Amino acid sequence: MSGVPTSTSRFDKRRARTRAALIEAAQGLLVEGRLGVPIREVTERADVGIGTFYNHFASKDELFAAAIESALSQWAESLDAVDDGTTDPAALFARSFRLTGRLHRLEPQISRVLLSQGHALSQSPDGMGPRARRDIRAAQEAGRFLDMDLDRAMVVVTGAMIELGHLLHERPGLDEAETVDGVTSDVLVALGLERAEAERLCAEPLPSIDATAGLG
Amino acid sequence: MSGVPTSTSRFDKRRARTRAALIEAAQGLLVEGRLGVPIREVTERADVGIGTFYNHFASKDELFAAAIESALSQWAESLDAVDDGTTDPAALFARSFRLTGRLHRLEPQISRVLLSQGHALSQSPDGMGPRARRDIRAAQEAGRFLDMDLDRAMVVVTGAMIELGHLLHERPGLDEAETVDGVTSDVLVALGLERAEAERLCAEPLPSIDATAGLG
DNA sequence: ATTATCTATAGATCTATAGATAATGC
DNA sequence: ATTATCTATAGATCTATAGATAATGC
Repeated sequence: MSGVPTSTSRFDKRRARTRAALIEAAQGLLVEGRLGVPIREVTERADVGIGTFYNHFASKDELFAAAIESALSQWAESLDAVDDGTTDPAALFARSFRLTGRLHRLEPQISRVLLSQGHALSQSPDGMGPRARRDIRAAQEAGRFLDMDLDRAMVVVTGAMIELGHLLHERPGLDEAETVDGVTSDVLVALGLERAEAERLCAEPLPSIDATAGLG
Repeated sequence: MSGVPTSTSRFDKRRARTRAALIEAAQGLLVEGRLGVPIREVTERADVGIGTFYNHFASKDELFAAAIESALSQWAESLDAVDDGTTDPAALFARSFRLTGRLHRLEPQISRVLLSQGHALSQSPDGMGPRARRDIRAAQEAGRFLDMDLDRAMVVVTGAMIELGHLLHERPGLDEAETVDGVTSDVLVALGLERAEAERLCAEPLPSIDATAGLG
């Protein structure tokens, strides 16, 4: 009677907790670039016995792959919290880029894991790539962006997003809003908007993202 | 009497050859992302005995560091072959970016090593970073580029260069000149040039770079 | 009774060196 | 005679598992 019986048993929850601890440890090691550590070090960091590792993963490679996978889907989850009824596709793209840029400091570990993979962030079907492509194409068709090759457009868009992340991590003193919005407006101009129009879009109010709901 | 005695003895040359073979093997492994391989595999790839490894490097980490270092300085060497008397700093920047972009396919192994380090390409004092900063600042002072924060400018510049490299490697069918020059003009526009002016600069003739002189 | 985790360790692998061999210098 | 390289391997480390213990389910 006390609610629906939790479909995940306590066993499942314990298992999930352990798995999450291993993945989090792996993410930390990815961020530090220490992929060569023995499995024992991963398990110590996760505070589980070494034998437990093999209950969850068959090898170190498999764990690291899961750690990246997990970062990607957490990132995508945060992004999904951001779909409202904007109709101008240029404005929609601008808003997504500005919000994505703000995720670097909001979710530093996830951001750093993805940045450590460099390019992977944009390549995955779960990353920002597909969304951005869709919005850019729409803006081009609406005559808002210059009608250039999509791959070429993505070079500037994803390159800027990745380097923006590095910059925000390297210079904690830097003003986040100013930096993200400045870079966004540079990207919009590269895509074909007039500078004044780009800056107008980047000055619009943003919905807040406390979208850590559902994460770790 | 047959010329100046070569200051590098045959010993030195043999040593250098072996070291170069080890570094090249390491670069190949970096490109493949296989940093975890045993030293034995590196030496087999370089076709030297395993004991020889320790004549040159104290550890795998030291070798990989040298491999990256080497890629960086080969890259810088290629870039240095490109200094003529252009006076317009915007034109100078445009030309450097276009030439640097063409290096990805001209020196694919070096390019891939640096891309595998992601961000390192731009951060090193030998990379394209310092040059680009100098040229951009000059163009800003000459009123050719928008007077924006240098770090912000570099986000778009280095981000685009890195993603451009990935794109050129991933899509061998893509037309190199068209892609590089297109991205360059997007970057110039982001930095503050008018689109027409940017395209004009990117249509100017380029000196060829057979600058592999001194490499490999 | 079942499932997850832990501890302990056999066997596999890897590192780093010692001692032998090959190449160059004088 | 000197220097670089090679082959062989002792000792250190790591992986992956077996068997014991702890937590949950019924």
